[in-house]
Parts: sequence; structure tokens; C-alpha cells
Amino acid sequence: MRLTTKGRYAVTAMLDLALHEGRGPISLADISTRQKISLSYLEQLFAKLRRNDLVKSVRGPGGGYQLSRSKDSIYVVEVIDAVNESVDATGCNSNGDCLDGDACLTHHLWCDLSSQIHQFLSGISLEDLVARKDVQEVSKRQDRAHQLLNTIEMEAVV
Amino acid sequence: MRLTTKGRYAVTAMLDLALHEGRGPISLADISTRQKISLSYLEQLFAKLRRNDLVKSVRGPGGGYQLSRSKDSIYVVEVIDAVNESVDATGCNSNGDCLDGDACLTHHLWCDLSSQIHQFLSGISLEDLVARKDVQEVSKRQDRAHQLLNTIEMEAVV
DNA sequence: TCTTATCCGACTATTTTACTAAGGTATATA
DNA sequence: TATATACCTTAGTAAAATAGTCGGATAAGA
Repeated sequence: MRLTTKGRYAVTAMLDLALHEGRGPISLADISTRQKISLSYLEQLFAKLRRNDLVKSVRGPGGGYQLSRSKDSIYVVEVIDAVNESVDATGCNSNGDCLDGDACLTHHLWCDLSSQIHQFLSGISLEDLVARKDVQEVSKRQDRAHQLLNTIEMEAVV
Repeated sequence: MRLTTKGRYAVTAMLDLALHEGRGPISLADISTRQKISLSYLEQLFAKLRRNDLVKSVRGPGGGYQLSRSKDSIYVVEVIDAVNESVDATGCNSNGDCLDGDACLTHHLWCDLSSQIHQFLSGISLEDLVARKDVQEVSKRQDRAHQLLNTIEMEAVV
């Protein structure tokens, strides 16, 4: 089992989409600056998210990504699964063949832990996260910083 | 956060100790054959377990390792911690400085997940595991195989 | 003193992570 | 139709971690 920046980035990016829903597609460039995630890395992650039907894309200028379903029906566990970060804590993908085809001493313990984690993460939707106060506060801060950056850019052009 | 064979090996080895308690120290060679874990790798893991006061060692022939406390006061989470496998799911060690010194959008989610996992694993002692039916069955199977191996070895010597 | 076993440090192959680079493709707008 | 935007794809890569191996030192019982 691993839970690293890959899965965290994916969930963060999906939450960013959920937070900025309703104003048309969101570009990866926007997510990249807001969440400080490398653009090309985001592209790789979104390729997987798209293949797993979690987002849909719009090409061309003004394009970007949108959630493919309503945010109350997308669960954190799906996002993590989509980028290949398994939530399985066993060494045998829960097959029970961890020690020469048989279960190892601690097989059931890791099974229990896995279902524990799975249950937790499959109980939290993007909607749930959007509704959280701490998320809203962080998001507000990020939006302010983002707008400020845009303003400076515009002035530079002029 | 990661939970790989390192942590699983450590817990498995500690459980092996707990299961064979009472007949003096258990050698790593025994654990190695029973649990199919490389002896040198076990040595590395037990160095850490010893430094964390989870086991005590007896050198020389007939020596080996014993639990340093009673098995009902050693919890799975301690064993995993001892071999440096963090149960923390955040990217900032729960410091909240994941994004330029501030919390990232999903910081609190990973905090919640971490405490969820921590709570689960700190609620399970070696005693609890020893008492489990599935553990006892696997252990019996392993002991039979182990004794058979010893018998064959003795005959080879003769 | 020989054997058994813990101790200890250094070394290594393999895998994964978290990227970067370098292109190509589709489409809205001027 | 030109062009800029933004998605899409593949390939490569530095750094870190994993899962070991190897060689030898130390301690204690037979």
C-alpha cells in the first residue's frame, strides 16, 4: 500500500475542479498555479482520471477539464484508485497467497486494515470536502493569490 | 505514507515471537524458515525493534529474541513505527505546511485518514492477534512444516 | 576452542516517484 | 486560414526507497 503525493495531487486537483465548477472548463494551467503542481505531471494524472471517467475534457482555447459526474457522486477512493495508488495493505492484493500460496500469519490483519481505509475513503465525496470550512478557507486564500497573479500578468503585458 | 513488506515482516516476526513465547529465546533462523523472510533482512529489522525496546536479545548458542514486554501491552502500531514506516498519510508530517508553509487543500482529509489508521492499529495488541482463530491455524500449519524440516535435517546428519 | 547466534556496517539491484522534454492534435477566435 | 490555446502522448531521468546480500566482529555455551 502506498499513499504518496501522486494520490494526494489527484484528490487535490479534483477538489479544485469541484470548487471552481459552474464557470466552464478549468485549465490545468490554472490548477497548476493554484495548487503548485507541475503542469506536465498534472497532464499525466488527468490522462488517468479521464480514462477512469472521472473527468471530461474540452480542447482548444478556453478549454480544460470538468467533472464528468456531480460532485456528490465522486468519492475520494475512486480518485486514488484511478491514479493506481492501491488502498490495499496486503502484499498479495487480498488473494491470501502471501506465503507460498497460503495466507501469511498476518494476512487477515492487513485485510481488516485495508477495508478500514477503503470504507473511510469511500464515505467521503467531493461534495463533502467542498462543504468543509477548512477547505473553503484554504480555497479562498488560493483564489485571492491566483487573481493577484493574473493582475500582475496583465499589467506586465500593458 | 507507506505500508510495505518491511512493516508487514516486522509485525509478522513479532507475532511469531508472541506465538512461541515461553520456550526460551527464539532464534532469527527459526523465524526466517517459518515466515520465509531473509535472515539478514530480519537482523536489520530486529536491530530497530531492539533499539525501540520491543524485544530483548540473548547471544550465543540457544540464544535468540524475546518480547521485552507482555504481549498484551505491545501494539501493532508500535512495531510499524519502530521500523520507520510512518502511518502518517499527509505530505507534511501533519505540520500543515504542505503548500508553501500553509496547509494544502486536502491537508485535513489526510490528517483524518492518518488518525483513522493510527487508531485502528493502536487498538490491536499481539495478544489480540495470538487469540485469533485464523492466526492460530496458520501458525499450526507453519509449526508442522517447521518440525518436518528439522526431522529431515536430523536424518541427513545421521 | 569450536560452534552458534546476535550484532554491525557497507554495498547493491530493482523499483517507484516525481518530475522534465518534446513533440503532436484538436478547436475556438481573430 | 492563421494562430494561439490547451489537451494528449511518449520517452527519459534524478533521487529515493525497498529488499535485500556480504563480510566480518562479538559473545557465550559445549
